[in-house]
Amino acid sequence: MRRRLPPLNALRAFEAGAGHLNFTRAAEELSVTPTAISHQVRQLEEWFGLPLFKRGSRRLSLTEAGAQLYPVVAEALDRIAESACRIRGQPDRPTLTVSVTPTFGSRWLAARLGKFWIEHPEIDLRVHHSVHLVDFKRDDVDLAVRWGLGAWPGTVSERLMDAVAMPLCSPALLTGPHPLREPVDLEHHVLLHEKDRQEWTEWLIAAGLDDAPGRRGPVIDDPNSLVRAAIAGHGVFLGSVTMMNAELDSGALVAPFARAGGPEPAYFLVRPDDASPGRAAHAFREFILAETGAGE
DNA sequence: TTCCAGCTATGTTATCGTAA
DNA sequence: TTACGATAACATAGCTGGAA
Repeated sequence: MRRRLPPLNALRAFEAGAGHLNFTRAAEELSVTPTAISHQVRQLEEWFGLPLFKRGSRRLSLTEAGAQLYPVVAEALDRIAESACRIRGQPDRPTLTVSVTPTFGSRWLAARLGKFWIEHPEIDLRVHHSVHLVDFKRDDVDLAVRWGLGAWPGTVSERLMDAVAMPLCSPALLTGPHPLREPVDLEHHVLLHEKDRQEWTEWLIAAGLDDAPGRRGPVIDDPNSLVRAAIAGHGVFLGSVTMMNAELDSGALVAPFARAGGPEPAYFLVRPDDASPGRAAHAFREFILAETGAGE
């Protein structure tokens, strides 16, 4: 039976436009001008006899029909691309770059990545460690996991898990000449800092203490080294109970103080608010929401 | 089978309107 | 002022069909 298909070039332009929700960036992706995208999309809308995009001022969004069409077209084009690469003998796996905080990456994600690889062997996953905010336009990053309150402009944040930072240390520091009983006792102990993190400053101020320069301790890049230093009794670090539950359960680490009040930070899955996630990003989102229980 | 004129699809630049 | 999409006019490559 002869297929009644919409113009395929127009579908390609629509898919790029819907993916970016921006004709200019869609045009960059396809190496044409925005006008060409506009022409193609208009042609497709005429073929369907209804609009696929809502044209707002400086902002595009999909109509119901467009939202219905997009995942189908995106998957079809992905499958064509994969098949074409296989036929040409050039397996082209979709690449997904995820930026995570070092603690989240080493303490939580690393132990679960194997499951993702088994479920999605077709995805070439790259994990970068950073605590800095991601510029999705500039950095080559599809998704990020960040610690904080989740209010980052230009992004969509989905809460993954609570991660209130508390002072954690070896139980050995609860005894000795300067036992850790109250926050003020911290002045007799070394504060271990994670690179590029300011949590100690915020925590000390919230606890009504000075963040005196003399209180600053060593800055350690690797979160695992930081934890080992604390377990060895070399100082106190700020860590989330969620990330350290194994050490807390085993008694290697203890939380000497009750949690202070104030905002409750968490880990968030972050993506740009001006683009729909691709198939690989969608798969990772489903995976991480399921693993953290955030999707339930 | 090849050549060629006309048609069509697809793209460009220039320009305009709109709103942040 | 800037960013973005729409429109008009035009250019070009490829397709189609008829003639040799």
